[in-house]
Amino acid sequence: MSPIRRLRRLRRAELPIDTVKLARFLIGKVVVHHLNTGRLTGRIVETEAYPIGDAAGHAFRGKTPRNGSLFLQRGHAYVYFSYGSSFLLNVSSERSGVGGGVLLRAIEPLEGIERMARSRGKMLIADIGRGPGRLTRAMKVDLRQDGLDLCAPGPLWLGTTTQATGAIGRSVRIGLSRNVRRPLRFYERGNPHLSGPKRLRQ
DNA sequence: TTGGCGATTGGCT
DNA sequence: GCCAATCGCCAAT
Repeated sequence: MSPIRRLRRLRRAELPIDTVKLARFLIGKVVVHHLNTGRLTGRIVETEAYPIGDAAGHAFRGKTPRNGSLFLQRGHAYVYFSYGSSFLLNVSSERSGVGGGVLLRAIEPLEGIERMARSRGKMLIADIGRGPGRLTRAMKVDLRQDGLDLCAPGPLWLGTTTQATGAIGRSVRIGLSRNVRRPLRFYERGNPHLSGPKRLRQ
């Protein structure tokens, strides 16, 4: 596969401090994970904001051993293990010491698609990065990446847009039981790699 | 020390 | 679309 040209790391100064603005900003950007054997790249097409004071957010009850990464300066990885089976990747937001984050819910695979698809049998390419747990499985992200600085030299980082970003949609978040009505999910309209019901993809 | 619950997924109807 | 599996976290005991 030919490497993507004009792809560079995002600087922290480019990331909006505000959680909701960051969630919107990240649509169309990319996540890159360098492995010994090459790199995996996914274009972010769906995010959710978990801002300050949000009862659905993991930072809501204060800092604990698990969620400490949410309180790091914006642009750090917060990874946690969910439902006994999936790892979920967030980008920390807000100022250092303030808990907030953006959940990455879906990617469009760009580089390393074949390796992402390995062990996934006949799963469609469109399904490989659809959903927060599948996203981390495709990108080979787990607890070892928790706390990494995505804006510093390192194996996991955020990159600039590689192609024009389509219209951005906004909806309620998925899978919550608290604060269910807040429209804090962002997505690229009509992208085939989105998670959630059809009505939340248009 | 314990048990209810969750930012999900995959399989089945 | 519905539901069970699965297990670490953490609030309450």
